[in-house]
Amino acid sequence: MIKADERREEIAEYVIKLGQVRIDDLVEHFGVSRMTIHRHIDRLAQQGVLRKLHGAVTVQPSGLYESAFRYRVTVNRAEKDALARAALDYVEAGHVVMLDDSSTANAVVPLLLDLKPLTVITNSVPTAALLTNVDEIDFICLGGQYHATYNAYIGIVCENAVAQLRANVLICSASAIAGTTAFIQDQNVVRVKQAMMAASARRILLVDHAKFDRIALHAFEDLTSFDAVLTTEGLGDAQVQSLERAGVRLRVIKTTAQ
Amino acid sequence: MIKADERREEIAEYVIKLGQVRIDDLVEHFGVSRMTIHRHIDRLAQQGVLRKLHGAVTVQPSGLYESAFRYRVTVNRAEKDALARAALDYVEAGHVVMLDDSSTANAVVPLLLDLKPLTVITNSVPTAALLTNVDEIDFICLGGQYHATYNAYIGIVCENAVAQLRANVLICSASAIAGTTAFIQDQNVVRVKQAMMAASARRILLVDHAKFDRIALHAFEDLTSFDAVLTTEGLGDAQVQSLERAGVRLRVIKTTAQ
DNA sequence: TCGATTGACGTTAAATTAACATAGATATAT
DNA sequence: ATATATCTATGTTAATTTAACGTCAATCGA
Repeated sequence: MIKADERREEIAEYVIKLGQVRIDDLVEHFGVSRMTIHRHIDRLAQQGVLRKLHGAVTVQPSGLYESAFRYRVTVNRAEKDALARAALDYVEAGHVVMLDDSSTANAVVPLLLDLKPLTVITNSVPTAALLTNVDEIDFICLGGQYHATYNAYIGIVCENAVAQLRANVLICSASAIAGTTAFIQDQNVVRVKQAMMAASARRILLVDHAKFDRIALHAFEDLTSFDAVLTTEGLGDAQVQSLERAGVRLRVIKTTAQ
Repeated sequence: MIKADERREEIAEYVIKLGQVRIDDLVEHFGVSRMTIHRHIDRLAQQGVLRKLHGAVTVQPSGLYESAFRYRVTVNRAEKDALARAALDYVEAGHVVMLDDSSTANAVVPLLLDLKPLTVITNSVPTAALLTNVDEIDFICLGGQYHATYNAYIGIVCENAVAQLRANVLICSASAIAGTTAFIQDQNVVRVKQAMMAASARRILLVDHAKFDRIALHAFEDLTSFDAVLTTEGLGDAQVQSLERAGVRLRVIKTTAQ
């Protein structure tokens, strides 16, 4: 059986090559059921690679190459939890902790309860919701323009708010890693994260291994700017050594350890 | 023929009342075609009122209309509705509206739906929760230190965020009124509200009549600073005349039963 | 007043989805 | 090592949803 990921790659390339394809053509071309084609293109559409049209699919209107590279894999929960647990090594009771709008950073919040008292700063709405009823955690929300896509507050109001504050440690994530550069989809989010970097004494980046060797639209930071880059198992030895030679403080976290 | 808007209202109330309804039930209940029901609920779903489920619709969890409905069945409904509705006289489509952390200002939110598109700015957590699911309302949250007492963000971060923005109209409330002065309990809240005053072209104060002739710890503003002070019936004629002589633009809103 | 435009609605065929069932792969326990 | 459980991809089918088109009435502008 052909691996599903490969099938999705093939479908993506096929659609990107032709620009627009009818779903029946995909069914015939790949010799699988219509339902399976739907499931594949649904996922590709959710990843922003393709767009469904009712009977057909097209590439996203923002250019062929970009759409091809916007391919993102979904991260699983166990990996995120392992990363979050490892991130606690950089937090101490009494610290000021800054969290970005990533689901990875959000996973850290429940674990922070063991380190109270703390001050926590975030621009993430779900993270804020977790913090509004906790004793002994001083919570500062970063305001700004609400974006439903990220469920977070961003924009210049947010950047300026960050600039007024100083944190002991920043825990954040990125959309993609290529070489020694971390990437993010949205330039306004990049600005907020860069402001967070500038406002934090230590910076911890959490990225699962599937995000390596991919790019997003906007460069965010060089990996050497982080005091630690935590990732999950899955990188080749050569790549790990290459990153370490480049000065990246990389830590590979075992998912099974719990 | 029943007007389409009224039909949508009826559908919304029907679904809100029952929590979840099958589409076939709606078809039977309203005696129109399935396609028409779809078109109605599609629009309601786009407005963030309902959620489609494949064969059924539910109310949006924590949605705006749900609260609007709950709002209607409260005891003080008529009074509060009258105040909030009167406040709408100062808002136009396209305006930037600033709302403080008062429950009175929160009550205005459901009514703002008729004036979309709008930009709304607030530091109130419950108000923010109402605004995160609404299309065509550009929502800016004022961040700051979270205070459980007020369920809002305040402090210097909030004040500075306000100072970066400009609104067409501020709708706010106060804890108490004595003479021609509005009072608030907490000095940090006073600072935020004063910043809001400075950032808004027009200022509307909503205070029900029971707040008159009382004081709180900190003076907030003189009533003459507001472009309108809206209150409910209950002040003596002498008091109304005295306030007007002092230059207060007072409007006593009649609570019309409906 | 007339024609054009708009919005609401119905009908129908086609497309999509949810739900269930199956098989292979992978992990886990005994 | 074997059996059991879990997960993922897939197919099948029925129900649901959508797009497209046509009709009708209300509104608008010349």
